[in-house]
Amino acid sequence: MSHYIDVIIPLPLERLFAYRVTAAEADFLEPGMRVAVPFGKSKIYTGIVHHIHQSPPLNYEVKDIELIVDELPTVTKDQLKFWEWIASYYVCSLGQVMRAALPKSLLLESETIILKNPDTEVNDDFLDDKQFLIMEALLHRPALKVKEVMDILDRKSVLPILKKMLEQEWIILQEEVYSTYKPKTVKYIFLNKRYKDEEQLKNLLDDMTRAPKQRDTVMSLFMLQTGNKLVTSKLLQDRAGVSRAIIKALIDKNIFIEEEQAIDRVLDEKEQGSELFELQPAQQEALNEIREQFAAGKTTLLHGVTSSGKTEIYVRLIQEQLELGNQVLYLLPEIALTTQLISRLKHYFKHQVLVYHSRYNLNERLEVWNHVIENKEPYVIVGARSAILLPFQNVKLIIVDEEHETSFKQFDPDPRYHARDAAVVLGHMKKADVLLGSATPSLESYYNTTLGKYGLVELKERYGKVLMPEIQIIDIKDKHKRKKMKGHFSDSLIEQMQEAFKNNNQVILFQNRRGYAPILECNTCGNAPQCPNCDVSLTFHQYKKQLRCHYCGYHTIVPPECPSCSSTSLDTKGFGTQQIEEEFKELFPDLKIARMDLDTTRGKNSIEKIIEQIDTGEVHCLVGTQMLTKGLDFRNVSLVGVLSADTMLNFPDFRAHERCFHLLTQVSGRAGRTAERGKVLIQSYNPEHQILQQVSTYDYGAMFKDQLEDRYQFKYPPYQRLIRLTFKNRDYNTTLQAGQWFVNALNQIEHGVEVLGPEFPAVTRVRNLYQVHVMVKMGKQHHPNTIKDYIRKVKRSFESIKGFNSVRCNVDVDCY
DNA sequence: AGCACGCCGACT
DNA sequence: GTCGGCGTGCTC
Repeated sequence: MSHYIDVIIPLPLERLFAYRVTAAEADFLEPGMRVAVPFGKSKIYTGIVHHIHQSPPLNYEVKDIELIVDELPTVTKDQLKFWEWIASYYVCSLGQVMRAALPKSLLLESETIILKNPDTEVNDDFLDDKQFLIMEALLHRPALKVKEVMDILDRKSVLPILKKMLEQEWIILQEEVYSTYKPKTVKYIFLNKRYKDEEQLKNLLDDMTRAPKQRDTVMSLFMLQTGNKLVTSKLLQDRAGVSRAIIKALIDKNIFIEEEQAIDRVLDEKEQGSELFELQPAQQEALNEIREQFAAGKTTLLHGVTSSGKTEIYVRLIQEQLELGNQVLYLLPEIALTTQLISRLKHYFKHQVLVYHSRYNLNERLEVWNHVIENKEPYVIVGARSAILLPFQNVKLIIVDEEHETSFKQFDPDPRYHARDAAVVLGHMKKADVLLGSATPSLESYYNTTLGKYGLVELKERYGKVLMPEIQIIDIKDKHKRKKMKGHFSDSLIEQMQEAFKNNNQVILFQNRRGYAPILECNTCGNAPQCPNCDVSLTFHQYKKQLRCHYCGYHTIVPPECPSCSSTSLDTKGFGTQQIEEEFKELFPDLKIARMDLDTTRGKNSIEKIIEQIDTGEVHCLVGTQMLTKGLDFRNVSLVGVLSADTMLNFPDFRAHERCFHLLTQVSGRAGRTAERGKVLIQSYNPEHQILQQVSTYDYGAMFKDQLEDRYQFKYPPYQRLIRLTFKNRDYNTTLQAGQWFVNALNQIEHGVEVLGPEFPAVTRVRNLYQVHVMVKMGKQHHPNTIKDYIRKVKRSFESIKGFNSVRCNVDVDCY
């Protein structure tokens, strides 16, 4: 009886792939273990064992596996079930889920390397020029990668040449499978054991009078090592004020011993957690209600106004679970994962906090993965979207904070999953309580509470009963008429800012950059420089005097004259955070302003630096984009100014109004978080707009009701499900035809399901690819699985049409 | 997604 | 003739 395994390959392929294994291997293997398997002509991939069976495949030759990578499964059985749910719900392959879930360092991939054949004496006379160059390179180096051969020969097709050389047996090829994981090590310095003896040490120090620095260094180490503390070379250098050379000399003299030890980057401190703060009555009540909802088995939405102390409630719930020995997952949007929050959690839970984060490097991610699966201690895993894909063991609580944030939805590579929705499903699978938290819940979640599907707990007052900031809407149409604007600042805003600064308070200015970054425009012909790869105008960046494309990263210097009419009169239109920064400097030349947007927060610790500048009062004003809205906690900010609410309102998207409400409410929440009541000024050309009115009166209920009516009217979520298909191709017509073909094919879908399009999105061309959208809308009476299966089927036939071979088709379920 | 294979036009 | 372009089909 032969044994086989079906394997998940990390590629966008629908099917599993079967391999032959020996009886012993079949006995050893378990689902979730990694195996290295040959795939295609020459590649080796890491696959995950899906299941083990005995039915021989019928229509093809089965290959043997290359090797078993794991001793124990890397992926749990529950995870495999969860992967299957994601793949099926979001219409993608298991392989793509695998790609998204596994830290890169667990995915071994092979690379062809070229070695000199040791058994052959090569006579140079038989070699042509190219072959000679390769052989010569192999004299200097043990092995070459294919890419390196390309560089040496300065040409792309090298494989035919290598093939010939292989036939001549001059070289051999090898598939090298490499693992990128290396434990990080630290060098510790010890005093040679023989100086443990006091007499010996005294003699040593006496002998060293002619090397005072070395003597000091020995003394320093002696001091540092009290209590068997480990001392790194770096620490010793700092403490003794000496260079590495001194330490090196002492090591050479065998007075110091240097030892390398692997350190765990994730867990360092192992102290006891601190006492928790006492909850305020309102918080305590909310906590009790949450417990009741959980007891009834319900996913629960915690709707707590900004600064109401939701985190403290989370901390209580987390602590409970950790004490029971369970795991907790705490999901946050990427930008809210600040040092501020993490250190707060570490303050309570110390080493039991694991952070999973795209800004963490590969090895740190791997370590978190291993800690979670080994489950030696109860952990709270704090992470962004992809943390939902970790190998949880006994996770019993999942918190999704800022659940309204759209960044929980993965967008570009498949799987296009929504971490909040996936969390609810995972909660069901794992029998874990799920808590969604927000000051401005998404319509979807709030709607679910009205249906009784989710429990609802509300927290209506701020921590310490601080009043909600007073929100005032400023009519800038009127201000313009009365000439009361200085640049983008109204007189009211300037007055309030002066007031705030006079009282030693700080100010936050909010400018949503979206569609508002300045562009360069010719005053003569109105032409604005366009990106050569995308259908968008280039935006002007003061800093570096560049024109940049926000879609593909293309950049160029500012042209001295208009490229279309050669006029030299070029002007910037629109405004972004940079321009606000400039105008501020003119209005308040004595004060310091900091800017927080994608451009200033690229570096690893740049956000932290900006936060610190605010905390220390070094900076008086902070201007920024949406980034500002996420969980930043500044004590001293009394005023928030929104320079223009209009672009947000006018955004052509069915969620625009909802998002505008979220954004304005959240940014308002940054004002007056301590005793004094904060103030918010929102400038707009449409001061009467209902959303602005609802923001200014904190009327979530009215917003919810209005928006829900619109959604019903126009057949949008939460009443209808949306699936968006995107087609991309280099050719305009092919793209459009592909979309049309798909719409026609989908027309035989169930009665009552709408298929809309093909339609060009606002930006038609990105990175030289045209794109069209096709939207599928279905009511709650339709079974989504049937519809998705149908879409899958149509997609398969679409992909086998020759003319559309180069058209990429993406499916986005519950698109945003 | 890769990647080989194959057919075709453009050059040393 | 050879190189490199791209269209096509396959991966257990």
